[in-house]
Amino acid sequence: MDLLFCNPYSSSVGSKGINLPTKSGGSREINLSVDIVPAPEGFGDFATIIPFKLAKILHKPPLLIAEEIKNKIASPYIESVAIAKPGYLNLTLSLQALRELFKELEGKKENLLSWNPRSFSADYFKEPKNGKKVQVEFVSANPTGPIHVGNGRGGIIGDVLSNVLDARGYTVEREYYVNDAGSKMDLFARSIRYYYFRKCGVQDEFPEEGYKGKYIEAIAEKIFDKFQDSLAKLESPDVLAKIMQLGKEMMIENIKHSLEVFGVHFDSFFYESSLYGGSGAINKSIQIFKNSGYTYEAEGALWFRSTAFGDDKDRVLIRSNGEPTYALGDAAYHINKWERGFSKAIDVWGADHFGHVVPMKALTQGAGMPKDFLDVIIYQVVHLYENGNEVMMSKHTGTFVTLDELVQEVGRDAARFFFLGKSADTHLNFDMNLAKSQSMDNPVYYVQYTYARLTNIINEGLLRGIKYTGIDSVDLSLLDKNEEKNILRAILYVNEELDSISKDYSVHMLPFITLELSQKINSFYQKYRVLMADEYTLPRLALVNASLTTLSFLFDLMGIEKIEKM
RNA sequence: GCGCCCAUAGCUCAAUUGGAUAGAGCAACGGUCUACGGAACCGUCGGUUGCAGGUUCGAGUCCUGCUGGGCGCGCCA
Repeated sequence: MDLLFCNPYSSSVGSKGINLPTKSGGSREINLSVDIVPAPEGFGDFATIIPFKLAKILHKPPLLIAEEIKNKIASPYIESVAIAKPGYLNLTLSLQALRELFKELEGKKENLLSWNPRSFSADYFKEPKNGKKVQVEFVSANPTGPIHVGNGRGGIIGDVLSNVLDARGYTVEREYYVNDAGSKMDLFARSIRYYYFRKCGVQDEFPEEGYKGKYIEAIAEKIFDKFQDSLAKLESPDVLAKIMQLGKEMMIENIKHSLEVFGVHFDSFFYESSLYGGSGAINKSIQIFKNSGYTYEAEGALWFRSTAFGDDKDRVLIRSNGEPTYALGDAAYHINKWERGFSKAIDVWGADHFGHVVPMKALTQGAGMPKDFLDVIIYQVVHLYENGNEVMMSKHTGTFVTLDELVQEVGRDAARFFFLGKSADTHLNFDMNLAKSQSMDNPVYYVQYTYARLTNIINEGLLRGIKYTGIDSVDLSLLDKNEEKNILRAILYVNEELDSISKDYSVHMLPFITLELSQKINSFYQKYRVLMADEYTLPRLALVNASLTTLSFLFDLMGIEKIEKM
């Protein structure tokens, strides 16, 4: 049992099998998660509700179990254990525990010899590579137009989740699936062709449901500038193919640029079109599904029996006209992911793709992948408001706000922080006026300001020639103020939060814990001085370094800029 | 019609997956600087967690039924 608390910092404390005495006198192994949460003010550093969980299994009152556990806890890292009604266990960490925290944050000793105070290492928050390959696929907007704010939300979720998984030891690949095949691309090309032909003086019919945005005209003009009317002379199918190719290239270039400006990076772009033709991926998938026994032919089409996996209807793989469906293409794509050796694929989709989740999960299972191979994060719609009215967004009507426009108006950091701070499954109301106002109320300025303050202490300390030679020579018992302990608790809690994010993908918690840490730092800052050249100087410098390292790490995860002078 | 998501302080959002007195920011009101950055800090005000039942030591969280908003329900992507 004492093993349980032997390293309160290690994320592995999250769940362990433990031996419990039973009424009959024997013992049995029970595996349950040990939730360690920050205790409320005045209840120690951490709390656990494990007595309640055990009470159900052992049929004994929680208070009694808490007592038994308390007597068995013997760890140099635990200063004291208190029991609170009706059965909480409240743990207070020892100075030795704090010392080890600082030691881990200091990292390599030689870093400190030259007294570069920012040599504290964020490695404390990172886990060694666990050998698992995970793929996160996000944005994946059709290259039929610039990406809009909704894509931006998906972008930030995928980007930051990838960062967190990477820090937790996974090998992460960030991928953009380019839907450059199918009827939408055709529609896109015909919309451009209409404007191109018009430039050439050729009468064409605007396609029904075609794309009407100004960017379509702009693409047509660029094509005209480059080729004059030479394309109008080609045979019709060739013209369309050429226009589609040119339009696609321009659009992808545009999208890549927007994402770069937004600070969202990808390791690879996977083209849907590569599944067709030479690669044979489509044919191979058809064979896999046929061999699986989950297909049948009806009404001239090939069907997949997705109802066998909880879908409410079966899905067509090959249309009666012989063309593969989008679902088949996406299935082939996920088979490709599986073959690339990922242990998990995480897809980040907008709510408009919600209907595709169950069929897609069915398809992966039908193709022989484990049920938990694919996780889909659905994020809800982003609504933009300007002057109290909702800004309607539609690629087809061309009335939409692009991500570029938003970033230009409110800044990259603010846009990222705003998108990130709300859980994926609730709607996001984005007030353009508020965001545009560059108001100082914006929480992103608050956390950046906190960061700047801390670096200023370090710099000032350097100017004053204050020497810090490592935690071993520091009396940590002097960090006894509530404000200081609150900071330490917030730092310690980061790892627990990262674990929970890597399990349930709740990236929206990052801005919250960053804000919380910042508030605690500012409370401390306001009340106590660091550079007074007294016995508190070194312990507090250690605390400042630890705080700065933690903030810096969180900023990196969220892709927020670290500013030393604002 | 069916399926899923959402509803929490005046506003924007949390609540560590069933745990302690439901918390932050903004707004409002009142305080705090001879100091390492006042873009700060401290305090006050603010709640029948949409409504009605149920489950248990314990419910914002789970189950049932409502109300309101959103998304989805193609041989579109």
